[in-house]
Amino acid sequence: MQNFNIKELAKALGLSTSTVSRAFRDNSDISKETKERILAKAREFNYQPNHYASNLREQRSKTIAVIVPELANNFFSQAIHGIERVARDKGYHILIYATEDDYEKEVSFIRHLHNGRADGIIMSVSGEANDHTYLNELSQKRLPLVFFDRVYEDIITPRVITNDYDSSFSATEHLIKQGCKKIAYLVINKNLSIGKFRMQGYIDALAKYEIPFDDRLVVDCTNSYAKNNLILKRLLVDVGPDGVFTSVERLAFATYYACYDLNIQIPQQLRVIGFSSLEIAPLLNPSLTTVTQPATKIGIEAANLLFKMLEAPETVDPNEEIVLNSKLIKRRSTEK
Amino acid sequence: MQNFNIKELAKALGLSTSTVSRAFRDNSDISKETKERILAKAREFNYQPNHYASNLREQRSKTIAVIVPELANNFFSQAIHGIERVARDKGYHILIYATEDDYEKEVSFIRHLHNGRADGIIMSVSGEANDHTYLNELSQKRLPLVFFDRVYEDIITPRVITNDYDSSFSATEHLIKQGCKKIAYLVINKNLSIGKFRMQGYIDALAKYEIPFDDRLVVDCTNSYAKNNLILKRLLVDVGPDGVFTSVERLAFATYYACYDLNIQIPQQLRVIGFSSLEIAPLLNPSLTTVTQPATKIGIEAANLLFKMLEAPETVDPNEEIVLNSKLIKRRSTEK
DNA sequence: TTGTATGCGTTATCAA
DNA sequence: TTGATAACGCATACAA
Repeated sequence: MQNFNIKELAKALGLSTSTVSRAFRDNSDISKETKERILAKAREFNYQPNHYASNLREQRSKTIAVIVPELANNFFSQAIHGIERVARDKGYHILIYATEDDYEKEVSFIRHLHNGRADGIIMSVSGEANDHTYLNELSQKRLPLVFFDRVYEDIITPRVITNDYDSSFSATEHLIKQGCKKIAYLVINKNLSIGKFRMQGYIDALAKYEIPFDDRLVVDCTNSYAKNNLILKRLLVDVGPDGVFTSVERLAFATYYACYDLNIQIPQQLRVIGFSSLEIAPLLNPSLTTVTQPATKIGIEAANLLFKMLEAPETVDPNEEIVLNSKLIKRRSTEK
Repeated sequence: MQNFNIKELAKALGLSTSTVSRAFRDNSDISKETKERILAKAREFNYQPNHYASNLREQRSKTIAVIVPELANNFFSQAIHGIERVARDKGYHILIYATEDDYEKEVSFIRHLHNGRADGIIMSVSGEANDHTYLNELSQKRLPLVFFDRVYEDIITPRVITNDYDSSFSATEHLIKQGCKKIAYLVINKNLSIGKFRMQGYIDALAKYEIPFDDRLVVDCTNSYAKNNLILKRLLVDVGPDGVFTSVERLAFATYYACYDLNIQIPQQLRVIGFSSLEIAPLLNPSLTTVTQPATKIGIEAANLLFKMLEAPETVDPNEEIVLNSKLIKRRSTEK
C-alpha cells in the first residue's frame, strides 16, 4: 500500500491538504494554476488519492459486484464483458464472484457484500434453493440489485432477461417442422424460473402440434460431465428420441459426445438444438442450431439499469423488466 | 451503504466499540460469552464491519486485481476461474479488468491500482508497446505483481508460463511428420515475448527437418475477425500452405472459416493445429488438434504465487518462474 | 477482560 | 481562493 499521502504532497507543495484534495475533485473552487501545479507534483510522486479513505469519507465505493454461477461459460463471460465495458466508462470497478451453482456460496457472497464493499450487485442466480429471504435483506438496506438471465421470481428487483418462452416455443416448433415426433428436453434445474419458462415453451409447442407430452423425455441433468454422459446415453438408448432441445449450452455438447459414443448420426437420426452463446457453433460437427442470446447486450443493459438505480433510484420501477430477443439460428444439426 | 455501524451495535449491547471490534478479530482477547453475545446481536442486525474503514485502518484491502486482455476467451476465463477459487479460499476478493489488448487501458488500470485498492496484481499483458516503465513504478512501491502466460521480458517479477518453445516445436514437428512442407505460422503480435518463444519453436523445428524458412508464411494477424478472414484467404490462395499452426485459439477458428469459404478440405488439403483451451475441440468439424495449456492450473499457480508474495515476500525470488506443460492433443485436423 | 483515546487518508464545512 | 478542523467506521496501544 502506498506510503505517500495527501499530507506529504501538501507539504511538498507548501499547501494545505484541503487545497490538494480540491485539485482532484472537479466541482470545487480552486485556481487553475494551483490545480495544475498540484497535479504536476502528484504525477511526479505518482500520487493517487487513497481509494479506501475516499470511499470511507464519501460513503460509496464506485464498485459493483457481479455474481455468476460459472465463469468458464460463453454466455457469462460475454455478459461480464458487457458489464465491464459499461462500468469502465462510468469509472466503476467490478468485483467478480463465481457461485459454481452453489447456493451456500451465493448467500455468503451476498452477505459479505453488505459491508459497503460494493454499491450495487448484478447477479445471475444459482437457483438451488427456495429460501431467498436473504435477498430481501438487500432491498431493506437499499443495496441496488439487478438480475440477469437467471432470476428468482419471488424477489422484486429490476431484471434483464430474454424472451425464453417464445424462443423455446420456436425452437421446439422448428424441430417439429423438421420431422421430429419424440423431442427430448434437457434441463439442469427444473425449478429455476428460467427453466420453467423455457420448458413451458416446449410444452406448448408440443400441444400446438398435438404431440403428446411424455415426461420420460424431460431430463434433469447435473453439473457433472460424467453423470450427464450416462444420463444422456440411457435416454438415447432406452427412450430413443428423434430430437433434442437443450436449455443450456453445455447439454448440447454433452449430447454431441453421447451421440459420438453411441455412433448416432446428427441430424439424420437425431436433431439437436440448444440455447448457446458459442461463437463457433458453425464450426461444430455438425454445425449446431442455436437459440443465441445477446449475451454482451444483456450485460450492457443490466449494467445500465444498475447505474440508473445508483444515479436516480426514483426513476427505476422495481418491477422493471427488460426483455431482449434471442435469435434462432438454423444450422446443420437440425436439417432434414 | 449501511447506516448501522459498530457504535450502534456497541450501544445496543451496552459495550464499548473496542470490545465489539474484538469479537470480529480472531487473535484479540475477549471472553467467549461476550464474543458470542456480540456475534449473535450482529447477526440479528445483519451487521458487518465496514470494509473500507477496516482496510483504511489495517492498510490492506484483501483484494487482488486481475488484468487480462480479453474476457470472452476460454483460456482467460478458465484462468480467472482458477484465481477466483484460490482467492476465495484465502478470503480475498478479485477485481477484474479487461484491456481489450489496448495498451492505454493497461497503463490506466495499473496506475489506478496504485491507490491502495488492491494488495496485488495478477496480469497477462496486452503487449502492444515497448514502454513498460510504468510497471517499474509498481516494483518501487512494492505492490506485488505476478505475470501469467503473456509477460514482458524486461520486467522482473514472478511469472507463471507454459513451455511455449517446446510446445511449438512439437506442434510444428507433428505437422511435418504428417507430411506438411509449407507450414504457415499465424500470430497476433510478433513482438510479444510469448509470440517470440512460440515462433522460435516453429523456426527451429523447420530447421531440424531442413525445411527452408519462408517469411511469407509467417502472418501477423489482427484483432478484427473481418480483416483476419481476408488476410487468411489471401494466404491460402496466394501462398498455398499445406499446414497451419496458430499461436492463438482465435486464429484457428479463423482458419476454419476461411477454409469453409474457399472450400478447402481440412485435413486433406490443409492440416491445422493451434494453441487452444477450447473444451469442445473434439466437437469441431474436423476435430481440432490442439496445444492445450492447463489454464485453470495456471490461474491457481499464479494466485498461489501472489499470496506467497503477500504473506512472505522474502521467500519469493523476483525471478521466480513457474513453467507448466501444455499438452499436444492430436485430433482429426492434422490426420494424414 | 473491557474501555478510552487516537489515527488510518480523505473530503466537507466553515472561517479567513 | 485557500486553510483549519471535524468526521467517515474501525482497530490498536494503552490504561483500567
